[in-house]
Amino acid sequence: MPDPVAFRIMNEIGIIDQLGTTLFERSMPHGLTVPQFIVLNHFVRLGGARTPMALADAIQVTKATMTSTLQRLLAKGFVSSTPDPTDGRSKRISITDTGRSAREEAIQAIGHHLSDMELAIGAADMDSALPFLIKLRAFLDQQRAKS
Amino acid sequence: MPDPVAFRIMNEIGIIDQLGTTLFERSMPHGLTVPQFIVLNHFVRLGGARTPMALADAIQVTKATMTSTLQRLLAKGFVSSTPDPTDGRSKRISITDTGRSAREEAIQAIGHHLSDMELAIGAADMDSALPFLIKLRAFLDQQRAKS
DNA sequence: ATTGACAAGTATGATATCAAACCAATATAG
DNA sequence: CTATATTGGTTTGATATCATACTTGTCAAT
Repeated sequence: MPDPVAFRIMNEIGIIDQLGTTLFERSMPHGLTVPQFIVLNHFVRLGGARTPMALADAIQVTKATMTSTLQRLLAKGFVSSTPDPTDGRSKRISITDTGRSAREEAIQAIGHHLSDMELAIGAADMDSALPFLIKLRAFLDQQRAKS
Repeated sequence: MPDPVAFRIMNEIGIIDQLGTTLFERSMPHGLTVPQFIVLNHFVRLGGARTPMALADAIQVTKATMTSTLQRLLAKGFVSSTPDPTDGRSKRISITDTGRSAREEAIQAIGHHLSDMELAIGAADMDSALPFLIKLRAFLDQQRAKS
C-alpha cells in the first residue's frame, strides 16, 4: 500500500528543511546558524527588548533551546542581556549594533539563494503554497498545545 | 519591507518539521526517533540488504549521520550488519524481525496523527501541495550537488 | 503572613546533524 | 606493478533540539 499523503508531505518537508538549512548555513557570515539568524531577524523586525520566554514562544522552540541559542549570540556579542527590573526571575534581551550588522550581512548572503529559489520554483506557486503551510503549522501547533 | 515569499516558505517549513517530529516522537514505541523510523521504513518498503552509503543517499543525509543512526538501531537490535563479501570497506545492513515489528508498532502509533492531519487540512489540499514540495526538494537537492 | 502552586531560566543527557579529518580498501594512471 | 586518487565508514567537534529536573522568584489562597 502507498504511504498516506500526509506521510509523504511530512517526509518532503523534513528533507526540504534539512537541505535548506545546510545550504543557508554554508553562506552565512560569522558562523551564524539559521536559529541564530532567526532570533536576530526577530529583533530587527519587531524592535525593542524581549524576554527569553517571549522569544521562545514567538519562534516555537522550548525555553531550554532558547537559552542555548542566546548563550551563543551573547558570546558573539550579537545580543545583550540585562536583568528584568520588575521580575527577579527574568531578563531583557536586546540586539546590539554588531548583531544588526551581522544580520544585514546574512540577509545579503542568503538573499541570493532565495532569489534563485523563487526563479526556479516560481513566485506564483510559492504564493499559493504558503496558505497551506500556514494551515498545517497551525494544526501542529494546536496538537502540541493539546498535551 | 516584507520578507520575500521564499523566506516565509522556508520559515514555515522549518517550524512544521520541528513540530511534526516532536509530535511523532512522543507517540513512537521503543524510543524510536523519526530518523530511525525512516530507516526501518525504507527497509520494509524496498526489502533486501543495503550499504550505509546507499541508505544515506536514499534518505539524503551524510554518511556520518547514517553511521550514527545505524549504531543506535544496531544497539536496539532492529537492524543487523555483516561485512560486504565483495568490498572490504563496506557492510550490508538488513532489518531484523524485531525491527520489523517495531516499525509496525510505530506505523500504528503515528497513523492516528496522520489521519487527524488529513482530516484537519483536507486530503485534496495535501494532494495539490505535494508536487510543489517535490519540486522544491529537487531544487535544493540540485543546489547541494552544485558545491 | 505563610504555604503551596506556578513561572522564568538553567543544567543535564540524549539524539540528530553537518563538516572536516582520518583510516583502510579499492580503483585508476602511468 | 607501483603510485596516486577515490570511495566507504568512523570519529571528532560543533550546534540544535527536546524532555526532565532543578533553582529561584512571584503569585494566590487561606
